[in-house]
Amino acid sequence: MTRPEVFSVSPDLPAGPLGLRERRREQTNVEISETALTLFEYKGVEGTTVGEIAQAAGVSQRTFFRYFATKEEAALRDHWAFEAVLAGGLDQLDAEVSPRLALETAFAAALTMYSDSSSIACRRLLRVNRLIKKEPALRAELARESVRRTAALVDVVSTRFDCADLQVRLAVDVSIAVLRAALETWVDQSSIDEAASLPEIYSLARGLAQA
Amino acid sequence: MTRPEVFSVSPDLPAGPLGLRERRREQTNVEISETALTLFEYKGVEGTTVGEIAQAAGVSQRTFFRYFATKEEAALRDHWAFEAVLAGGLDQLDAEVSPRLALETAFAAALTMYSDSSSIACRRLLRVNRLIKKEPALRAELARESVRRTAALVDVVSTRFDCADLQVRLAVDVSIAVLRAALETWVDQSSIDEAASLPEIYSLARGLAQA
DNA sequence: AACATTATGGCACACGCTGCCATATTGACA
DNA sequence: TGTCAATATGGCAGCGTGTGCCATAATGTT
Repeated sequence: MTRPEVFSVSPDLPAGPLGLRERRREQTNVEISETALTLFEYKGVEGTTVGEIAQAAGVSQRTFFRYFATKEEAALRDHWAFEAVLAGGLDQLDAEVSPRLALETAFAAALTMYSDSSSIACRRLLRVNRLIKKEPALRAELARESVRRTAALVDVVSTRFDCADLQVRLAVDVSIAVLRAALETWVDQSSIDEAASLPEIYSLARGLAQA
Repeated sequence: MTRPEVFSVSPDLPAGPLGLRERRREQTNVEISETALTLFEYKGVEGTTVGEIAQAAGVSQRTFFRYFATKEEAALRDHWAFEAVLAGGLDQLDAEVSPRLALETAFAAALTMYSDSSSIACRRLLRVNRLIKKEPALRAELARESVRRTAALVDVVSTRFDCADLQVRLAVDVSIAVLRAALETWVDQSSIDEAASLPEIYSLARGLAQA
């Protein structure tokens, strides 16, 4: 296990937002995730065992499960980051417009983080979503958590807008559907060397969904 | 031996649409499914082992897995029936209107099969979806198959409508989202003794989704 | 340097799921 | 009706996932 000592400047002070321990833990998390993603791309999710991932990442199988509850989750790391970015812009929902418009506007704003198609974030998101597209196991794992995520979204929107429960649910579900359609199209239209613009596709999708 | 084929073509066979064997097989399928559903309602999915379901249904564990690939699938039987009903009306999609309108109209037409809230079909659908709501494992299993289902829908719509790929995807994803929001609201609004009207809620949802 | 906290690894175990084989049941046909 | 082939079932061994428990090593604090 190689350790890039980028930030090993102040060993005596926990001045940073994260201690040495937590940084190291985060690093291990990334390494396992990267290893899992690569193996999944190469041999498929079903064809890859946790033991293989653990060994390739240089940890024991027992340790693997201390970082990720399932092998699928190990691959979804960057997708969760993506969803976290989207959820981050939810504090400033515009209460003057319809819930759906407010949600879509917030999503569009958050998506600017992914304007640069050649950025690391974009490339990783692309890899993960390519896998998600062809791996039912990953979709299943995604759906398992989506309950909580969607429920949280419904809660947030409910407290900010005075609408019927059905309308809130519709706004959330439809907004997510539009986003997912855009994401899938983005994956399809992106080749290895050239990625399309996710914000643009999303904008296009919003327009088409209106009609 | 063979997987439960819904449309089993039995060429030059006895008068009955199904042979004795297949009828018995179907019966066993129903019994296991009912047993699983009941146990899941009582002890939760995680808290129920396949061995328990099998024993309660009067078959061996090995036989259970000849009927259902996973224990979750055993509970989803009636939900698949519901989706089959929805898919049944897809042959007559109105090509004169937008894909989404055509899909929603077809769904609305198919939903008339579930107008009678006290029917067996409705009660079973209600039980299953109540479970789906609180069981991430069932949502995950649902999502695992939804890939295939959605892809098939996209295919059907694509061949009938001359639209951009993105628009087809949007029509499918949004239509399903509206349907699911209606389904969830239906579950929430239905008590044990009194069930709301699913077609009405869906109609309401379509209206709200327009705005 | 001594201590408390935390990370790691190994082991055993329950459970989900599959392949293989042996047996029993069923349907078809002479 | 009796025989034979097809199919359904059950038991068993085995692999993989995931968890609890405990011993040990690494780390941060005083």
